[in-house]
Amino acid sequence: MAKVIPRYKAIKVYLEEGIRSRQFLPDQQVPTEMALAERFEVSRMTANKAIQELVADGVLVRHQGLGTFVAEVRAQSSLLEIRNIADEIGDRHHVHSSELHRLEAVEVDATTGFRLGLKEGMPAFHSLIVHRENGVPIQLEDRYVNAAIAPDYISQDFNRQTPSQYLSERFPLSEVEHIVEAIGSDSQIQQLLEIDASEPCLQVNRRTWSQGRLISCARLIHPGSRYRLSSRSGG
Amino acid sequence: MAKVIPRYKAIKVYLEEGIRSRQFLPDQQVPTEMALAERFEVSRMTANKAIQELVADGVLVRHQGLGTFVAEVRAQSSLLEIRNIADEIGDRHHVHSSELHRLEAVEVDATTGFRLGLKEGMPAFHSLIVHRENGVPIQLEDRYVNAAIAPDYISQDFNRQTPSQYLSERFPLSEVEHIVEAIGSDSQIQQLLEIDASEPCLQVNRRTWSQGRLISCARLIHPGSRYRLSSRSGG
DNA sequence: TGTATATATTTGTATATACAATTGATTGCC
DNA sequence: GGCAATCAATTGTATATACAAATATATACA
Repeated sequence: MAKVIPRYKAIKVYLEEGIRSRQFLPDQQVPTEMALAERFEVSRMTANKAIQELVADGVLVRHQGLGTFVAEVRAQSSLLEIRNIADEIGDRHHVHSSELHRLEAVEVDATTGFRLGLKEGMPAFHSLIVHRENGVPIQLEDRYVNAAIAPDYISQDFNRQTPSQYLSERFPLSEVEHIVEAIGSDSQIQQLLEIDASEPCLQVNRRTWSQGRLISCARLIHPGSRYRLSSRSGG
Repeated sequence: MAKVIPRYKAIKVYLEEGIRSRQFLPDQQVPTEMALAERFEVSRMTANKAIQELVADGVLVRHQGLGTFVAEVRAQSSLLEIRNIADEIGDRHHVHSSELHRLEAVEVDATTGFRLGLKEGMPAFHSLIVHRENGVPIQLEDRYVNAAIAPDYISQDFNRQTPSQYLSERFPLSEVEHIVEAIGSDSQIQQLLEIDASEPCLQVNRRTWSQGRLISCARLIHPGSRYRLSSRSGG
């Protein structure tokens, strides 16, 4: 049952192993396409394919006329994925529920307007929703939406579908900004999330764009004791 | 000076535009390699190259025998990069400084041992460093290192080089785990970071592996008012 | 009816080739 | 020495071709 692996993959493995084992060091040149082609007895295009895939992965960098080099190490960095809360809870096979506390048309103040890319006094929609995981409050979603772009937002039933789901269906996501910080809480947050004043909160500020237009900005506030962002990214 | 763009790139743009403008919807099939080759009057391999790059970017998915399809939208998710603090400060053209408060050999307790993958009582090194940006405390680095793997750790001069830099040079990073949460602070944290008791903190738990071995685990604690994680990922 | 079998379509892999573009090194000239 | 032209090495782009592998559909058969 030994499956034959494609020849270009053998070359990929060779290069990856060489990098992993520090035989090829960062910024150092790896064998040229021709050298690999000869060593593995393949055509230059096959060696090219192996290299191109590693370039796409950010493992190698190439300079025309110079050669192919091991990409610099990205120090000790990794990527944290921030996800939709309902999907996240669903993936844990837990029960997601939500309460709509507010859904209203407003005129934005200077601060919110700035965040939404609107002038003060322009119309927006505001929603305030508490998301629960197995009945426990886990996220307070405080969202503003550009009313000119999403006029139907105010007439949605957000007990059926989360704002996040509604927006991503209608406005294909082209760009997202996230800012994560630790904050304290005011009495409204404490009441809605059922926490006491001493509990720090994790706040994710999320702004979403679709086709170049700023659609929405949301403050997603989580009780520090009940929510963490985690990631494990292997190499 | 109008630069000629490669033909395969024209095909990429065509497909990307079609997806952006919702002419090609998620899960829907896009033209086959042959169809694209005929429409753009190029060889099949050139169309293939355009498609392969979009597959590498996660924009398209392919199934042999079936066709090429627009990848599902990745809901409202994005990736946050967590970086080395010294590099981060350097990139902002600010001044990084650090104070070593502790560097000692210890026998791990049950909790730390569990996190480091060691049995209780086994040897580890412990370091405690405050990192400052332009003189202001911005990170408390509380790190444990597997002594069996990095026996030289204890004899390093961490005023010259951060533990992060030392470790990443000697142990090429193969895997990183991050857990981000909001926490309160105890009196030691308050004193070292020069904050008061009411200030919430952002804690990043980082564990690093090299060639399958767990090298180190660190608690990186930041004052909530002085530090945030941010990302803006375009599509 | 249900089950093999063949067939058409499409992507996957691989080759051999050609010429362009970029870069660094060398050479020749003043 | 300084400068321009040339050259060699290497990657970038593109073609035409071939056969393999996977999939869905159509066909033949029991």
